[in-house]
Amino acid sequence: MISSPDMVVPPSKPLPCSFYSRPTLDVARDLIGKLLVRREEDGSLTTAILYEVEAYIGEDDLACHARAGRTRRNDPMYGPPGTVYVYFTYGMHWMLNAVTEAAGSPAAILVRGALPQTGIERMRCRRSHKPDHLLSDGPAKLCQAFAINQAFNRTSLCAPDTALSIHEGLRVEHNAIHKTPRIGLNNVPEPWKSIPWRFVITPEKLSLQQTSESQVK
DNA sequence: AGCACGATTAACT
DNA sequence: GTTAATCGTGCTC
Repeated sequence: MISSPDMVVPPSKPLPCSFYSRPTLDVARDLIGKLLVRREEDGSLTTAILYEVEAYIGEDDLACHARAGRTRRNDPMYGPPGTVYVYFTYGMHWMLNAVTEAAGSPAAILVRGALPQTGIERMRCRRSHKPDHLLSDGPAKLCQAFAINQAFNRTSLCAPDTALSIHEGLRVEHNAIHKTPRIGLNNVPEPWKSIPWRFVITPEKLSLQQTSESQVK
């Protein structure tokens, strides 16, 4: 059982835009353990701790949506760091990305997994009352649990009073974060198919660290 | 205008 | 392990 949800709930500020205006692989690694925060329409919060992300970097990366240059769909990736890029895929799923690097330099980080903290009952409702460990353990599941869709595309993660943001969360040792190839790149040529741009830590490990840490400001 | 496929998921055998 | 669901996007004709 995870400790009290209130433990990692903000009175904190969103991470600043400067957090995202760095090399994408550094940002991806540093996102592990951070807190994803959705402010609901009623002012309450839905939050979860990130434990799995993937980097997609530039027009040369043949797995990246920017591989064919700038289009209507991938345009948010060319926007300023901290921009939200949400896209629709497989005819039914939304994917959440955080745009990195300077404006004009297309790169983003796909959020693939997070550990529910606050608003868990709301997440259960949105996820058909699945077991808690299945609420946000995939990129589309996470978007469903947070009710993230097209409406969030092009919003900013670092604007004041933004509805979607990322905050400080848990301290995670770099050597506890595993690097692997990205998931689901079936028709992508090498070296992009195998390049280890997925960053992940087991949720269980996060829980242990969480219970051993004191309050997060 | 038509087509193949996708940064997935859930429900199967 | 396999496969259907489902539709926007980008490419070809």
